[in-house]
Amino acid sequence: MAQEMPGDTTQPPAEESPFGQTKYDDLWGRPGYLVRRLHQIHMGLFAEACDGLDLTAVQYAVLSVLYSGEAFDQLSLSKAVGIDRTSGADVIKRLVRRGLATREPSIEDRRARVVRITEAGRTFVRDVRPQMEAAQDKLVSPLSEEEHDIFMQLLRKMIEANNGHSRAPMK
Amino acid sequence: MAQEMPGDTTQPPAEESPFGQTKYDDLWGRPGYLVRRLHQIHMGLFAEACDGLDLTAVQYAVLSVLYSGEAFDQLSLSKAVGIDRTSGADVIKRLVRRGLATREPSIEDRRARVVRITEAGRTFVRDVRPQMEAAQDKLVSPLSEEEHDIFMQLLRKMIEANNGHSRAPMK
DNA sequence: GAAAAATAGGGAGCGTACTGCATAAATTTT
DNA sequence: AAAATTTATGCAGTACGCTCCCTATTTTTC
Repeated sequence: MAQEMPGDTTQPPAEESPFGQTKYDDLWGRPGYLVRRLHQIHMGLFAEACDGLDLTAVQYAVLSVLYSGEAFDQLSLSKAVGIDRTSGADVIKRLVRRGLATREPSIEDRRARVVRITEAGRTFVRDVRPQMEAAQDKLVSPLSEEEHDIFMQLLRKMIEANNGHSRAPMK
Repeated sequence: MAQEMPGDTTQPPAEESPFGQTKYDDLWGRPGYLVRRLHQIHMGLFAEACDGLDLTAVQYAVLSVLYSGEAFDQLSLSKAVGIDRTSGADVIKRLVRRGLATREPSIEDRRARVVRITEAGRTFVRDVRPQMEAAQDKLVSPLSEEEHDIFMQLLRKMIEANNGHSRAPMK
């Protein structure tokens, strides 16, 4: 539970830095590092909110995409959620195991497996939605409404511009 | 790509959202979701920049903390980098295996293992630093300098406020 | 000083995110 | 129509982030 604050002995004084310059010397000055930390925090918040439900944010995202009832092959589903195809297959496997989704061979394309949400899955999504929202709310709770909007805007700007550099680009 | 399955008439087209409201309906409206995507993108950018070096952002973060030469026990080191103790032990194990760090039993506390960077590790940090910076730069390249500052400020605000939630709490 | 609590670490195991290689089925080219 | 290419998936393996359970040491408390 113990957490570290910025200046917390983690970083050496300036002269110890690899090049003696200022940019990105401190972990807390590295955007990628802070994004990783915030991602971990969100996962923690989500797990906390869904205490005992044994559900992850990614699993909920997959179920969210499936919620409409539309059928997806595994690759399209993974892309829609923005995860790697192999990760997606794993997530789907777990959802199927819990009876929240089905995965059956496609009739039109014999390579593909068709994934659909079950009624139990739809019910589950509805039941858990408040917890998902609580985790989101808590994550951004330190921000004003205006800051929240700016934050989302900046996130989207970075994601859209760099979309191709992730193994799992969206759409 | 998403297949239109013929017998797919089980779900009503309109009002597919669990509660029919607007907040967080779309994946792109969920901050936690976007943060996960951006995290993935940064990992991809980092791997791209460090092509062939077989180095991850987390490994570089650990080496960054060790760079000053200060000795850390595994738990302190993990906390300084903001990762779980078991994850930290794994990362350290890999760094030791590559000769970038050492891990020896502590003399003062026989429970602890003392981790230090090696000279090879320090050299490696210096050599790879430009690639790390390139990944950071590319991640935030869509932002103006002002937006960059705002983004970092908002990230830090959220992280500091939610600091205790990065791991599931002990019950 | 002995018992109780806290701390550092190991090991097993799960979930996500990826790389590589392989295979089968579909599509495109020739 | 045959060959080449693309596509959808699977499996094995790596990395990280976590949980739970366990042992071995401090450190605290009585």
